[in-house]
Amino acid sequence: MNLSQFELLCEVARVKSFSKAAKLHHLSQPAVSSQIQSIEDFYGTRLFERSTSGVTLTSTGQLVYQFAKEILKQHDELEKSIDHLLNETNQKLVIGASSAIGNYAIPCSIWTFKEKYPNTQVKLEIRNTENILSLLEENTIHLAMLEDPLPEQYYKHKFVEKTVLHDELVIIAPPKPPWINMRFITLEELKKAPLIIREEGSGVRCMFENVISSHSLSLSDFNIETEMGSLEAIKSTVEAGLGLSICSNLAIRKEVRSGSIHPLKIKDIELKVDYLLVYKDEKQLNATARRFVRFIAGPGSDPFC
Amino acid sequence: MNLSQFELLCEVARVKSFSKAAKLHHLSQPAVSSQIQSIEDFYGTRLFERSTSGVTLTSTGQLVYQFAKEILKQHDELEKSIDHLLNETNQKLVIGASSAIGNYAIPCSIWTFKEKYPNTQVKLEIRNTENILSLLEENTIHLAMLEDPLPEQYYKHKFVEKTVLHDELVIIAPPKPPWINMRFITLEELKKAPLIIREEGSGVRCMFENVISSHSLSLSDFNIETEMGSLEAIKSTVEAGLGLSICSNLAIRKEVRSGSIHPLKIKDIELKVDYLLVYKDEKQLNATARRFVRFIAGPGSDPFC
DNA sequence: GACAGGCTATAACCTCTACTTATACCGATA
DNA sequence: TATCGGTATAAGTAGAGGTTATAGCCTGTC
Repeated sequence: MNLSQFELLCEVARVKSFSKAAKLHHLSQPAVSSQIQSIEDFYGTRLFERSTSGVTLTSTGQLVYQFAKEILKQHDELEKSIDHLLNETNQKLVIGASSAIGNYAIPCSIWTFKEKYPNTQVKLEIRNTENILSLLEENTIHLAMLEDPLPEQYYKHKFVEKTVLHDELVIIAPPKPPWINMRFITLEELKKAPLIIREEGSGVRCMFENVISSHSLSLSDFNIETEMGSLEAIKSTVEAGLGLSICSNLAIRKEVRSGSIHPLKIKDIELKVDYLLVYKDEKQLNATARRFVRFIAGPGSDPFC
Repeated sequence: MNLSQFELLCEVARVKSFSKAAKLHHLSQPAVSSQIQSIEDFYGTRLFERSTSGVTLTSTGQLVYQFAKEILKQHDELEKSIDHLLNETNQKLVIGASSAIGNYAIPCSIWTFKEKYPNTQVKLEIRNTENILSLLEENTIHLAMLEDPLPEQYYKHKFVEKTVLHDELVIIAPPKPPWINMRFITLEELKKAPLIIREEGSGVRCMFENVISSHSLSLSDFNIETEMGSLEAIKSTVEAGLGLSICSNLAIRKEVRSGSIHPLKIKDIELKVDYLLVYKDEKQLNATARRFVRFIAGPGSDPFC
């Protein structure tokens, strides 16, 4: 038996459904089914009555549920106590991140992390990819979150990389004709449209250059209106209707919901981005950094929602 | 984190050594090293100071140790509480076993099992392999422990088989010349020696027949002194110096220690036996039977020592 | 000081667990 | 009866956790 099984069991007991619990834990429904089954095998007895409208605890199930909650609570206390034992150096964590993830994904997960480990002090540095990597190199930051892949010249450093998030780049446009009626834009159309891009050294710019170069194009084939050093500035410019740009889905969730920016996919081109957690060496990490790695990249965690 | 990791941590803390804890848990030393490491990664901090003379808890380690003990205690209580909730049918378990394992291995493990689940009623039927399988077929027993492989005609029943124990058959001889000076016996020597064998239907007899038939021999090529229906009877006969016999290592541990029986290996022949836990269908097992399956065949268990 | 023997760490390999997706199945409701 | 919301099962895959073999490190002994 492991603690995450207890967590799952509690979740299932709470929402009375395997599939709902599956969603909440970012698992597939069969995974939950089989986890619960293996818990039942472990105790040798059925813990949930299944029906087509969900599941309910049996009397033994209720017993296990009570104890599970209790055990999890105790383990939480343990983690908090460890927190208090750690010295100051161990409680400081500096994370570097590139624009999209640093502004739009990390803050929420830092929030959740600090809820769990209230004694830690987390500092966040937002720079472009190259800058972040130098900071990592000179040990100014402990961890970095960047777009996959890293620029070639950094491979020699043998950083540890862990994929933590899948995302997609999209073209962002003002929410008016002709864009508002389209869901896709062709590369030809994009070449003619006024384009705003990030400064050199930006991860997103680099990705975009890679993609177009695989279609034998370079930035000079496009109608580059401006280069800008800030994502917020770009978004404002696009919102004002002055051009199109390209950025991560993550960064525009709010604007898309409110309707102030219209996202477009490029026809027949996939612009998947994976975000990486990057660090120099597991062994050099302090306690809080290790915890953060587990928190972000550990199995079953998905703190970016 | 899972409970067995807590158990391991407690054991290590208690004996102050990875290798000793490894032995106690029937693991290899590297397995313990890596388990402890992954616990340390989980909490993000070192829990043991390593030295060449063993390991000691760090202050964080002591904290975790205290909580681990507490959590394990609580889980024990949970198991006991479940025990009390089970109805009578669920608390009864009838195990059938063939001679060697039934007499010499199972009793000890039943003892340990009942210590953990005091409310259960375990009954043990000792018969030869064929009899046990009929009992299993007609649902008189819940579980069977038998030699691998089962007689061919039983394959059609699609019993569930789990290997639980590796053992070896040996030739047993009286502790006197010429045997006492030998560690190996050739097949030729064995063919000439007075041999006592089990009755038809015995698993050991069947195994022996299989082995010699792969050397193009049958029982009629041997000098069969007697057939006997009981292992104890055979052992007494061998002790009395009236012949050799063949039986499982398990069954003669006591006699070998006390020197009243001398074991011999057959030269160039491996007589490994695997013992199986056999049952009809996971789903038909009651709670106690399932627990016993986990207890005997679950990962990390080795209740036969 | 060199060496043997206790201990832990690391590497290479293998097996089995726990995911995934796709699909079957089952009962309630329209 | 068909559909929808739920769980179970199957087949395939990646990773955790085990194994053995071996290295490296300290201590006690000669």
